[in-house]
Amino acid sequence: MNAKKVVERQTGVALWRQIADLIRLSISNGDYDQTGMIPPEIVLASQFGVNRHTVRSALAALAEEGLVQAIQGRGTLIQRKERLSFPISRRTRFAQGLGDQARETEAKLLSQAALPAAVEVAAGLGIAPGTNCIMLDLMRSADGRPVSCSTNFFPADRFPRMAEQVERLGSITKAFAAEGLPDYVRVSTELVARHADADELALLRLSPGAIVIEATAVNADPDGVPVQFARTRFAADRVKLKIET
Amino acid sequence: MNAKKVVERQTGVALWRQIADLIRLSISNGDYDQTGMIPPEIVLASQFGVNRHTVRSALAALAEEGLVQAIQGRGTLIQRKERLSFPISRRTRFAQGLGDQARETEAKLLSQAALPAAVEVAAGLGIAPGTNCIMLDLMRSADGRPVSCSTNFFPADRFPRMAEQVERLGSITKAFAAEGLPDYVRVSTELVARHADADELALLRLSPGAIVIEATAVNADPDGVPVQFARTRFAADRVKLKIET
DNA sequence: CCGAAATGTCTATTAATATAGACAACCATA
DNA sequence: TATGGTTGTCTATATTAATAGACATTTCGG
Repeated sequence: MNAKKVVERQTGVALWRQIADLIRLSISNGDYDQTGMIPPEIVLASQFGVNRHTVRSALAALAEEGLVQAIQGRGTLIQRKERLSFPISRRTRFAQGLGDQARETEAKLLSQAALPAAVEVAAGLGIAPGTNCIMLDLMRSADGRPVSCSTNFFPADRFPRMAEQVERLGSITKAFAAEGLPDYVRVSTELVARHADADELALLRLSPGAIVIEATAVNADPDGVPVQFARTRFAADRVKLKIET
Repeated sequence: MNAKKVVERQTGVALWRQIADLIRLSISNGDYDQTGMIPPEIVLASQFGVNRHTVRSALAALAEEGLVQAIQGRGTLIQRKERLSFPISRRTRFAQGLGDQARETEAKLLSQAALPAAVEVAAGLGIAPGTNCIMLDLMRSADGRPVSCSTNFFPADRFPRMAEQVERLGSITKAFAAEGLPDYVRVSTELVARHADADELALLRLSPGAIVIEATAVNADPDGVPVQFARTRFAADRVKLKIET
């Protein structure tokens, strides 16, 4: 549970700098959203396996950035979350813009599961929380190069065979078609940019400090009924998002 | 001219680490290609505004990576360079294949000619030997560094204006598009590696004994009709070819 | 109001980083 | 072979990074 975050010594990068970077990542990752606060210094010191003063140096750097604010007796509050803002117009044709790329890419099914919808997913799909969903983890590659990894949710009652279809056809578009849905449209898209976490670094073969663009999107059938809730992380230095106004 | 490289202090990143990173960048950028050596330690120390010992720490780190090798009395030799990864697939295109590896790619038209097809060219293009062809000699660079030179043949009756288009657009893909062929695919690729000849040494700015990878390829339009026969010589120490089947 | 929990501040010590200078060892070449 | 230029090694010193411990200060809840 208290997975020890890893910091390396004698790499030419000070421990407090590594720790500051990791905490910044956790903040923008939403790890501390429940409390809105950074864990106590003594806890962080234990997690990272360093002295409390080293953690304090890291927190001082983040406070200097304006990211956090320490209050004596209470704790260290998160002031703002670091997000690179991506301008996007009202009439975004995001689905087509990425659809072209998606058709050229190969989608590899990493894992699948059937589980009840979490609140956010349920809201996106317009169903009651707890309703059964199919979850698919995909990785997309273009010319053998990882471009994105994504987590996708589909209503289980309508698309029970989604996993098999995606695995067989290597494409969500084709899987939808095989399931009797030849066309669908993007109804909402949210973009954020942040640093890649450890899993994404490994999956997308990125170097530490790399940026991913996270797209949270809902697709719906022609009648406007949501059919897919997707969260896709693109290797930011590998894709070019064309915003059409 | 001796633009001082900038290193910052008290950032939590040791000076020797910053300097090592900058030198690695210069190596892969080709800044030292003329000599194949790193500048003397005393010169680097002056450029970065640090002590010679600090530079030595940086070079020691790069030697540990196997990137350079110091020889007492002579200097510090560059052992290998990070290579551009070049995917070879059905949809191989020079600039797109390099993707974000290079900020800027350039195709320069060296020479052009109209001549009857030799036997090998005719076989590749599926035409009778002696049929008129357009021949273009190109050199391609990424971020100002020569990457490959190529000899390209096109059927003269179908693409009479190929030379002008390539010269104007700086890209074969774009030239094809301008000539009414928006898409094409790679139908065959053969690779050999050999020593560079005198012309290639000069053209690609290689040192004697350098190796080139020669790719002989045929591209065809969507109907399978050959449109291009190309023989490309890559500077072997600058590229990594990814074969995707 | 008291005490637990959290941050703030101080001193002291050790290790890593950076600077400075001197000189040895080695290589290429005139 | 003599010389200039380069890397290798050594000593010494100062600064920064990291650890360790003690205690003060503040906040919050019982």
